[in-house]
Parts: sequence; structure tokens; C-alpha cells
Amino acid sequence: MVKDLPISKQRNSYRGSFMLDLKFIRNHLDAVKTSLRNRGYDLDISAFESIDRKRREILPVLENLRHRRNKVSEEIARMKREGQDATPLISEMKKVSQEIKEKEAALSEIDEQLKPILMVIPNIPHDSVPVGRDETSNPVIRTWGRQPEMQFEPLPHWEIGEKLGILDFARASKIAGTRFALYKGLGAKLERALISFMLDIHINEHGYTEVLPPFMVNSACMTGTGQLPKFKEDLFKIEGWDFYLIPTAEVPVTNIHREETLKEDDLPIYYVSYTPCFRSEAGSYGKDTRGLIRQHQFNKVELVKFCKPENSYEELESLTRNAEEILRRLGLHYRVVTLCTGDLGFSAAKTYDLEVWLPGQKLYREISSCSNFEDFQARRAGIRFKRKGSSGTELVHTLNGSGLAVGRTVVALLENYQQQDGSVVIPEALRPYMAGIESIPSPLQE
RNA sequence: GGAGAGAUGGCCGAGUUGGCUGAAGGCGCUCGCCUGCUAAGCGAGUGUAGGGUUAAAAGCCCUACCGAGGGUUCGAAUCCCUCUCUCUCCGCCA
Repeated sequence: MVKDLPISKQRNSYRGSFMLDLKFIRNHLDAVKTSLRNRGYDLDISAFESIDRKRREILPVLENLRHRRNKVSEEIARMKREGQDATPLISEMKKVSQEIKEKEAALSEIDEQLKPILMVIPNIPHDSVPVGRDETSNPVIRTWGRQPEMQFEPLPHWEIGEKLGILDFARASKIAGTRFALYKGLGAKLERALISFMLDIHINEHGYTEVLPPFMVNSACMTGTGQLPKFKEDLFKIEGWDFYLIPTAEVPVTNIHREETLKEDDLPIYYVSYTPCFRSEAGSYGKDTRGLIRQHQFNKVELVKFCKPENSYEELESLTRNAEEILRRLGLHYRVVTLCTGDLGFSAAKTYDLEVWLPGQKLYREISSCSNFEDFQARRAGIRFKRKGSSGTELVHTLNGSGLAVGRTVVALLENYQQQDGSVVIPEALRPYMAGIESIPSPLQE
């Protein structure tokens, strides 16, 4: 548990860390360029280098001028105290001051050019990430369970849900529009049961601390986790405010420790958080238009970790296992794939997707995405830690993964547990959360 | 929405007739000493980031940072402006 964390307040969000990023790119230019090309990003080296060079020319000059100013100001103070005439020095310093102002303006202009370049460079994939162009190159690394055998033609979940009277898409679109759902009766209860079920397992068995964050965040948070500035179109923004609806709990939860320096003993930190998620789904017009798969608003239970760099890859494995555990308890057949370089998200260094089997649609569908961001988000958000007995600080590594997407879990349950008579069996593990009922009965049975 | 108060180092808390304060003092923490345990006591140290020096590190030098941004000035934690946040009272409200 974290207690009384000091908040370092002196920086303006990415200024201090901004430099580290710069130095790394400068020192590993070719390697950076190559790994970014693997994920389809073209880094303009010459533009970067010329701006960086200008910056490094100005900085020492500016610092020397400031040094001079500091020294002479001391001298002026001394002379005045001793009743001497400091007028000549003062007038000389006027010129120096003017020069400092000019250099400062030049430097900040350079920073303004550099910042947008740096902020849109994606993370560098981990060595273990397979090189590939798109999702067709994602290797399956393991599979659990098997496809259920059905003696009838399975229906897609939207038909099941509407027949059972637990999902109402028509009225949802009257209330809000397309890509929204209205859950009713046992449908609403099922969604709520899954949230509690997932939270309880992660809290009680996997050691996560539950948090319930704001569902709107400011732009500093969105920049910290990497949604801004590049993916503004995917977000819902509150008009007239610096508030965005969160697209995932990753954003508020990772930003819990923005601009903080944690103690070594605090790490690792595990958080689990239920939140609704809001996504514009810009650019996915006509895709998954039916059912619960792709909604503007959906529920998700999210796992978030902060850890020391040397542990982050084993933490990724255990986080992924924690997410898988939910599917296993629910008896849902799934597979785990590693995202290849071309399919990797902007901020991630490595990602495993859990894909659940959907018999109604006869395909595997992403239900969880578990990523290690290494220090990418920590650098942007200024999340550090201090090792015992050593001076200086280091960036933490951050990870997160869905544990699980709740709406898609409902989809999987409806499609995998549908019966010939139209009812849907509730898996045993979930029954305590459903007031003990064993199935959602078909209206025809009553 | 109206009226006030405030934001300083890990914490508490000085510093507001601008100058030698990166920042008194206390607490905490670290190391050493002392005390046959514990407590107390004594001494020293104790921010972050960037740049330079170095083969590297240590060390040393420089710069920046007293909520954020801008301004005045030879010089600002100290003066002015804007913003953010926190707190108190009144009103309103789930």
C-alpha cells in the first residue's frame, strides 16, 4: 500500500523528463529509427537533428550569460552596501539582460518546435515483439479450453439478448444514438455481477487495491498516458472545459502518481478499477455496428501496475495471467496472442491480447489487452522512484490490462452458454453474484 | 454564484521596506560516536533536473526550480498581472 506519497511540485509536467527522452533519441538515433519503422512510423532524423543541434548551441551560451548576470549582480549588491557607485556596472548589465532575453526567446521557440515532434513518437517495441505488418502476424502463444459443442445453430448475442428481453438497442439509440446499449432486468444484473465478480477476484486473490477514479480527466492526464496529442479524435471532450471522458481507466489510474517520486518500498503498486469507458470510435464507421462489441460507452475492469524496471516483464506475465483467470473461472475458451510491431498501440512496448471465442459469430474477439509501457508513460507523466541508498531518481515502469472488458464478457457468456431452448446458463462461479440463479430463462418457457 | 485566506525543501514552519537564502529553525531520515537492551545524548550529512569536466563513476564547476505562466528590475521566494489549486463563511444544489 501507498501512504503519504510526496508530491514533487516544481516541474511543469513534461519539462524535466522531456530532456531524458531527447538524450535517449540522440544517443540511439539509428536504433530508434529502425524500431519505429517496424511499427510503421517514420522518424525524420534530419529534422530532429537540426533542431536538437540548435538547442545545444544556445543552451551553454545562455547559461554563461546567466552566470555572468548572477556574479555581477552580487558585485552590485556589494558595492551598494559599501556606498560605492555601481552605475557603470548596472548599465552594462542592462545589455546582458537584454541578450539573455533574446536567447531565452530563441530557446523556447526551439522547444516549441521540438515538443510536438517528441510527443508523437511512439514507444519502441521490446526485443521480444515479433516484427510484422498487421494483426495477421500476431502469433498465438497459448490457448485455453475448447469451443463448446452445440447441437443447434448458435445465435449472435444481440439476437439472444433481445429475445431474452435483457438488451434493447432500439431504445438505446432513442436515448442517445447508435453504439449505445440499454440493459434491462437480468441483463443489467449480469453486467453488475460481472463487475463485482472481477473486482473481488483481483482484490482478494491477486492483491490489487481497488480504486474508483473520476470518469473525466484533464488534458495533462491524457498527455501523460499517450492519448494526447496524437489521438484527440478518439476522445470525447466536454465542450468549454479542459475535461475529457476517459477512454479507459488506465488514464485516471496511471495518472494517480503523475509528478510523484515514489519510494522503492512502495513498489510494486497494483490497482484495479472499474469504470465506464467512452470512445468516439472515429474511423470505425460501419464496423461492428450490431450488438455490444463496439460501443461509445462500455464498462471495463482495469488492472494497472507500477513497478521497478527490472521487474516489468515478469509483471506483464502475471498481469496477463490475472486477466486470464477471469475467463477460466467463467469457463470461456480463449487464446493469447502477442501483438506484432505493426499492431502495437502507440504507448506500448509489448502487448498480449486475450481473445475469447464467440460461437455466435464464429471468431475470436479481443476481450483484454495487457501491455507493458516500460518508462514511456512514466516519462511523459513524470512518475519516478528513488532507490534506497542511491542518489537521484529513476522512472518507474507502468503496465495495464483489461481484467476484463465487461460488455464483451456478457457477449461471450450469452453466445457460449446459450441453450437450444433460448435460455442462457449462468456459469457456476458467477451465480453467487446473480442471487443464485442458474440461468436466464427464455420468455417462451414461462 | 457572493465575500475572504492561503500555496516555500520528506513534513512542520521562518523569510513580504527586492540583493550574500537552495532557502533560518524544528521534526523526520542516513552515517558515525556514546550508552551492556529501550529511551535520551553528541557529531556530520540529508532536494530535483539540465549542462560541463571524466574512458566511465566519484568529485568538482555552472544553470534552473519557493503552485503555474508572464511582467517590472542590474538583481525577485519577496513588487505587478493572469491562471490553477486548497481552505473558511454566505447562497444554491445531488
